[in-house]
Formats: sequence, C-alpha cells, structure tokens
Amino acid sequence: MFVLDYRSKLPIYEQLQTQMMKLIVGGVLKENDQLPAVRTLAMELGVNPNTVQKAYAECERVGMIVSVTGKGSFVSNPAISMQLYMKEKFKELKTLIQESIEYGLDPNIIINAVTAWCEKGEWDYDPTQSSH
Amino acid sequence: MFVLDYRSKLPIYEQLQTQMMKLIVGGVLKENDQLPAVRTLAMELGVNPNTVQKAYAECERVGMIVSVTGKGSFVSNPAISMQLYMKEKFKELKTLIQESIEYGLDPNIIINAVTAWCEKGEWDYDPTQSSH
DNA sequence: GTATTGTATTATTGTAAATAATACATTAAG
DNA sequence: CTTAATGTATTATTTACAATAATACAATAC
Repeated sequence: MFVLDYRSKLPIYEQLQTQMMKLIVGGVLKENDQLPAVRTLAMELGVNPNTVQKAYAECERVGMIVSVTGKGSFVSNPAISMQLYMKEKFKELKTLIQESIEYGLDPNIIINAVTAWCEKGEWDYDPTQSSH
Repeated sequence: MFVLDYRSKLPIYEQLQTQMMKLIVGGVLKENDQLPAVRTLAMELGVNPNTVQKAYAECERVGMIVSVTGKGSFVSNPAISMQLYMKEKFKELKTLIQESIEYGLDPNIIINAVTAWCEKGEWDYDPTQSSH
C-alpha cells in the first residue's frame, strides 16, 4: 500500500503522510474506509509505530482522516480532502510560477507550456527547445 | 548580499546556493564577476568557511560558477545558467501539474489560473473560489 | 617567497528523525 | 466486568547530518 524510500531526504513520516493523502484524494480510499492500525502498518512497513502515528496525526490535523482511540482511523469526506489538496497544489503552483517569472522566465512561454501540457496533452512539449 | 534564516529547515549551504543561483540567473551577477572569497564571505555571514565552500561547490557542479584555486570563484555564462534554471523550473512545473491532474484537478482550471496569473497579472486569482 | 585563494581532512557539537520500550485512555466483544 | 485492540503520550537512546573548529595542502598572483 505504501512505498518508502529510506535514502530520501524526506522523513519517513512525511512520505507516509503524502502517500496517504494521495490515496484519499485520488479516490483509492473511500469515505469511512478504515486505515490499518498504527501497530499493524508499522509492522508491515518495518518501521516504528511512532513514525506511523506521526503520519496519521498530520493527516488528521488537516482533516483528511479521523482517528478515534479504541476504534481506529477512518477516511473523512473525500470532497473536503480534495478541496484541501486543490488549495495546496494551487498554492505550490503559484509560488513556483511567481518565482520563475521573478527570475526571468517569460510569462507567455509558461502559458504556452501549461496549455500544451494541460489542453493538448503534449507532455513531450519542451519550452526550452526552439523547435516549438 | 545574502540573507540567512537560521530557523529554516533548509541547511545554510542550500540557502546560500539558491540565493547565489538566483543572483546569477536574475542578472545581478554578470559574467566573470568575482565572488567573495570563501573565507571572506564566511566572515561576513558569520558562518564557517566549509559551509560557504559547500555552496560554491554545488554552484560549480551545475556550471553556474567556475572556481580556480589561488584565483577565486567567478560567474560563468549567464545565458547558459539561465538555460539550466529554465530547464529545472519547467521540470518542476511539469511534475507538479502532472501530479495535480493525476489526482483529480481539472486541467482547464489549471490553464485558467496560470493564464490569469501570467497574462493578466491577477495574482489574487483563486481557482478554488467559485466567484470566478 | 609571501599572501591569497580554493580545496580537503579530521574531530566535535547540536539538532532532529527514528527507534525502543512503556504506559495510559477509549472502545468493542465476550 | 474482563480482555483485547485501538489511538495517544512519554522518556530515553540511537543515528544521520548540518555546522563548526582547526588544520593542512594546492595553485595562483604579486
């Protein structure tokens, strides 16, 4: 269910957190689906229960899951999670674009690239190649 | 010349590296401009020479500066650095957009947002608000 | 030859992630 | 009510790495 990269600079708990959020937003995990118990998942992944708990806690903090002592952890409303995810992604996107423009990238080239990628599905489009 | 945030999660040497690359790509530093000596900059910033050296080494690794023992460190061709920067930024941008779409964001909404931001300068535009 | 510069090495310190080992709290099941 | 399973919290330890400190070496300019 989860894939960990121990060589990554990203902490394990962040990797877990990110992947879990993606599963929720991507619809793989449905509303009220029960997540593996902290100890169970820790066993499966070969990590410490505290590490899994940290990931679960962060997911709950942003409202993507709900954890209840004695019962377990459950996926909350996917629509709301999707909203959270969208907001986050658009924030990242805006920051990246602002920084790019601030340091000299041509806004029109950015629009052309994004359009080619999103509208025409031309994922091979490379704005740094003059052939376009 | 450089501003360090000691509370940041980013290591000092990465902050230095990033800021130096921006100065080069942004045209503040011209071709063949000599950078401060490792020891000098370390003194000015109140950090260890090794930390500065690490930042310089990384800038040289990607070809943005050239360091010569006994002479100093110098800005290399800004056009090439800009190319490198553009390639990197567009790679990040594509990855972010692909991931966003993969997990449900509407490609048209992305295009609209990017267009509003880049073409119209409407940095307040929020694609997650229905008022638009 | 001396000073300045970049580079390399070794040891030490500080911080944070991750682990380990428990303990406590709540819920479900019997 | 007892037991098991669950989430949560705490403390100590280990580990990794950034950063420092103190040198040493290498190449260049004067």
